[in-house]
Amino acid sequence: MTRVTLQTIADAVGVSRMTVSNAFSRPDQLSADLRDRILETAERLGYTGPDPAARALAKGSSGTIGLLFTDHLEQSFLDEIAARFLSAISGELAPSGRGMTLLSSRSKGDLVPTRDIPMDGALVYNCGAESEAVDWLRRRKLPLVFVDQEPVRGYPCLNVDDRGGARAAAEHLVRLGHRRIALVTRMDEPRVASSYTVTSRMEGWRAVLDGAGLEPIVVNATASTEDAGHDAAQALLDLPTKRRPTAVLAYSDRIAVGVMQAAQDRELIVPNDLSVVGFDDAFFAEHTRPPLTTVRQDVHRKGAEATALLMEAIGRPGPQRSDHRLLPTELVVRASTSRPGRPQASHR
Amino acid sequence: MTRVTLQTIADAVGVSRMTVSNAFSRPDQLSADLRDRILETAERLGYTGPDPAARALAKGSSGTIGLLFTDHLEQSFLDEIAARFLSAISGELAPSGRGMTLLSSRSKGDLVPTRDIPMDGALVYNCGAESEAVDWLRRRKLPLVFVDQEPVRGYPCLNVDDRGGARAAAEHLVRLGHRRIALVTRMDEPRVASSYTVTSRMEGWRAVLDGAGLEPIVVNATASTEDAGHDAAQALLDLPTKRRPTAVLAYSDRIAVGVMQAAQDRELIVPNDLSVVGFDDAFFAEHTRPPLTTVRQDVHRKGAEATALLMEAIGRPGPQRSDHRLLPTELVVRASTSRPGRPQASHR
DNA sequence: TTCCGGTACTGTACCGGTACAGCCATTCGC
DNA sequence: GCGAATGGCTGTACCGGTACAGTACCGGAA
Repeated sequence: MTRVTLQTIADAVGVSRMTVSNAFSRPDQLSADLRDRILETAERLGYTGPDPAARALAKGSSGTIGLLFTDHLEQSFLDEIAARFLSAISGELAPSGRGMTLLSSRSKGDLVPTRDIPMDGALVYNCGAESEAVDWLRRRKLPLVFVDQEPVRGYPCLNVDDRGGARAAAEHLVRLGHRRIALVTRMDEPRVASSYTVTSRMEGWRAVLDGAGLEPIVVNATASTEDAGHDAAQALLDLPTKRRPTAVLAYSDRIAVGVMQAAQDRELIVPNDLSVVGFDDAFFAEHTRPPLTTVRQDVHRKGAEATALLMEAIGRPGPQRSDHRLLPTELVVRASTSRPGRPQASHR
Repeated sequence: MTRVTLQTIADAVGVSRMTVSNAFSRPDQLSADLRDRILETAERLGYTGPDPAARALAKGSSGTIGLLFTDHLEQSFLDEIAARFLSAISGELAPSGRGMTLLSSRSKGDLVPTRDIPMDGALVYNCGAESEAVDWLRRRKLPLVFVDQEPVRGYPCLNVDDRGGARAAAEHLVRLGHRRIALVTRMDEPRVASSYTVTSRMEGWRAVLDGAGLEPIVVNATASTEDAGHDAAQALLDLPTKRRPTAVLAYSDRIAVGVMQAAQDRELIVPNDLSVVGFDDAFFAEHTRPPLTTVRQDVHRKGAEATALLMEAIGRPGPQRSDHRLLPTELVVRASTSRPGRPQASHR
């Protein structure tokens, strides 16, 4: 039993293959009567409709967009911010019926996702611009949109104003009167070049602190997790009281939570003994104890706009238009920051 | 400027198109010397390698697997259990270099993902077996694996022993001496048929309670969230003390947390005034106050095994082998359950 | 010398569709 | 009543690869 194709149906109905194709893909090209007969025959013969792979080749479009996340993709699902980004993309994409194909950048076999998987374009999120995976995408001349990473000439790029948000966070602390401020940044390994996001936030913080003539204490968290934040905080809390920072700017909310816990483990009161600022405004940030002061980014909008940019790039022929967009951030002041020093009453 | 294809390279080097194809896909079929020349020429002419779409058609394989989640896909990313499942899949898939294409079941346009997107097989998670989307996949005769839903004859299916876990949870409460037990189930809308998971858990609970001659109070949460759990608990907590349940079996950990909060809002002590059992053993379950007694499922294993089953089905020709696997669940007793009634000392 | 096996490459026939130009018969405008 | 527009269907030429069955040549064993 050979496979059922357009031709099978065409023969059965006694029309040309092209007419059957039209019955499925361009109903207006034939009479309703004939179309019904064709569809009915197709149904009877167990034909599912045009083969997607063949159609992709002939039309030059596969109906999917690729998503490249450098960070072990595996982890992205477990990271609230990445997950919200994915969620927004899927929401934006759903109406169009396109699929989203997640690409892993490290492939052990001979299949290289970014080179070998059919797609109409791709979103590159938080990857090194020079990674091999990205390079394949570029060489394929696919429409691309870069998100949360070093902008790439010739492509639409979408960034969050991490720098501005970090500045606002730092200014908030300085204005409260803090002088010994610590920065908890985030690097997997000391040697590796930091991600654009990490660098941007760092730059924002430093710009303000430098301006105020303050030299921050910098420590590193090896991951964006509570545990890593907790660990990183030890070095700060071990300092003699006089040199111990009175405030901490953390790369992420999860790290910030870890820092708060570390302080609380030592019977320190947040914010009086230690003010803590996070980043991202994760869902849990308003439910921590105390509720976390943080920098909000609109992750949903980031996903939706990135997707829209990509869809537009896919729709438009010719060279990509390379506009760089910057989404705003906003400082959200909650209860994890205050002026330094214990007030009269202390209530945990 | 026309596109660079295999033929372009073939002409430039002066060999047949087939030889160029082999240079890329089957290095052992030609001399190393010629291969180098071909690759070099390809590089020079800006040829990226075989076109994925064309290759997919010719080889009958696109290098991706589909993932169908009925629940608004958009939400799945934000649900820890679904996200962990996705994470496990991506981890299992990464070495092979395959992509995972997320399909949304509701498509407004003329593109129907499950019908029109190329893929080599699909994982169907928590969908109604009779949904239209699933139907397309079946008609395409794709290798499929069904996870966390009503097993489908003729396909490999993977389920978690929700029923057994629910039984264990209920037994735990009965053994502690609870007699007035409430069930918090989960349905979006009253009319809609419940998901298989919802039904299974419910059946497990009831089996035990029926056996013990207990008639549970049943309430519904409209989502698997803290807020929905909080809301659902009101009906229970509004009951006069003598009829108020002393224990609650919740569909999920998030719902359980909402229930605990509702109780605590009323100055009730968990577990003494109200014992609460969740389901899934989400990461946060051990950090709630009090730490949550729950039923653990191995989400990572679920994802890994489902993926392995699918890969195997894709590799094997012929009819699918339809084995149904059941992954174990395990009751994890923490501090949110105790015998009913206040003990001597009460410490929140 | 003949035969055999292996290596290196080629030619043809697909894979299963879609685009587009063309053909024929109506129908419409004037 | 005639040219032009329209509707409905067909034929051919791709889309860009891969599979498989050759062919040609070469070295070594019988």
